[in-house]
Amino acid sequence: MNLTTPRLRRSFFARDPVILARDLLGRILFYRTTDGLLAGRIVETEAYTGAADPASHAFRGRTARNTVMFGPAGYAYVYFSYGMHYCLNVTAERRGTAGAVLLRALEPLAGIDLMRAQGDHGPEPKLLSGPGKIGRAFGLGLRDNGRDFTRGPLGISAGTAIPDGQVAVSRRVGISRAVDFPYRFAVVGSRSVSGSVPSAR
DNA sequence: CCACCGATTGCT
DNA sequence: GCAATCGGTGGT
Repeated sequence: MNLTTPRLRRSFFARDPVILARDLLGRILFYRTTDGLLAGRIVETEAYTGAADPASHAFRGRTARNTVMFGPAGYAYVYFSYGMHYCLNVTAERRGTAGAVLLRALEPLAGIDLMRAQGDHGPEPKLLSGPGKIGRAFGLGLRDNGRDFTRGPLGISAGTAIPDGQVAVSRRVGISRAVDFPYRFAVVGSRSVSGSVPSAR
């Protein structure tokens, strides 16, 4: 497993969320908990911008919930979804400009038994195939909102970038506005993505 | 204060 | 196809 690759720095995250979402594929999300190490390879992401994106939580400006989306890049934006799921985003852009990338699916790399202990008993490749499943397997909650990915127990390491030929771009999942924005990115051929993915670009 | 609704998931 | 489940958001 590629946990030995360098941790990504602030400058990596401080870009347009659409560019960042594409470049986060192949990177490694890790979380050093008191029970052990959890890690997964990022295989599916979605970009959410600000005032130009009606599907974004930041579309109508800053609120108590979305404040970290307006802060500096490289922080965790965790939101509570449908009364039962916690979904994890990585903030983008710089302070004052809203933007984030939703982590939609990972390939399990480490701590698989700990992930299963959180309640999912499906096949291993699908343990982290959805934003709510990542939140559950990693034990995330609102207390994790605002964590710094560049420092501390929750982080992202470089892993291995994915070449353009293996990246599929498509419409975002589960939204009711701006449904045509091509802001979803996935690694072609991964068995851990959520739903279906079109062929490469 | 109240009513509506959603960046989801899993079961029927 | 749809219920579960509840805080965020916006309007009254």
